[in-house]
Amino acid sequence: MFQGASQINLDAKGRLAVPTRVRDSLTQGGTVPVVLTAHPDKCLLLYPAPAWEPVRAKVMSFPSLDAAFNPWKRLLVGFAEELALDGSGRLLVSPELRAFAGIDKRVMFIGQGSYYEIWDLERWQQQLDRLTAGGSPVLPPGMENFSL
Amino acid sequence: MFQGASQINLDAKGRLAVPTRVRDSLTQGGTVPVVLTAHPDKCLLLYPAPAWEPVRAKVMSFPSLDAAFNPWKRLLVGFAEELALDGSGRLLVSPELRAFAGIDKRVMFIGQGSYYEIWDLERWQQQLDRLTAGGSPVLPPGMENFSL
DNA sequence: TGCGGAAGTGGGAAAAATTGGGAAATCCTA
DNA sequence: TAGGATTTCCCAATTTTTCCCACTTCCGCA
Repeated sequence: MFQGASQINLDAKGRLAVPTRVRDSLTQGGTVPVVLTAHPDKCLLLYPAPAWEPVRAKVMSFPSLDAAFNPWKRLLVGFAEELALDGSGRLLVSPELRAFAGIDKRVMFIGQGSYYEIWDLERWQQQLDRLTAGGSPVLPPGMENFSL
Repeated sequence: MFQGASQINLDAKGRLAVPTRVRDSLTQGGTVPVVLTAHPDKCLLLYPAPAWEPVRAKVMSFPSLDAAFNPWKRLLVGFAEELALDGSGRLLVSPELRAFAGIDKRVMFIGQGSYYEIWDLERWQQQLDRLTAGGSPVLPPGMENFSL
């Protein structure tokens, strides 16, 4: 169960130094590869490879001649790449994924249960502002009765 | 199982340098030819030849007196060409397929499970914007309860 | 407060991959 | 049949990628 936020940096070669605590929780000691893919909100998703499999299988099972599903497949499967961390625990993020998420240097790492989200820092703050600005945020249907 | 996105270029002779990782996954070490054909979304599809066969057979089995099938047949079978990669792992894309997909120079390679999609870069980004623009993307029926 | 260890950061060298060009072979036309 | 043009194949240089090593910084502990 992943949670917590960390602000980290990409180096000049596009390498992302995954914080040690996150690293251990993701790879179970370096034995498991990870999968990085794209999310419609313009952030990246990071899964342990075994946890990604069922998601991919589900996406691939959508009927491929139904045009409404294709964009989702193209996003989720089309951007997915299986990666291994280098000797220093860094993740080499491809130029395509960096461009998609608008990531250049400063990045936010957000635990989200079964995966981590990776945001460009600026975009992350904008997204936060949208929720925290305005007196009371709009609750989506089904959340009206939710209490903290 | 193909996945991942790569941005590559056509050279002046219309040759497409297939990225090494993609190449290996497609041709299993250069022994297998590939099939390139057209998709209604104005992109190209790239199959390992053995994987294309059952698809072609299925398309050809559509009743030819049903007018609704004919456009599909014309597109999928009519544009299909079996190709081999040259010594440097490049694919010579015919002028017809290039014209169909609006490909001139910059191209996106998208893994989609059993095949790759090849997009003109601009068209790819437009298609992507349609999903990522606007606050929340519309979920097609059957996908409402999908969670990542 | 100093020491030891671990983690993060940067750089460099070797290997691999992409790109471009050129020569040979083939096809088409006159 | 000869010339020209096009295609195909192959080679080589540059660029990119990958892997590894070393330095610095931060933190914990004594």
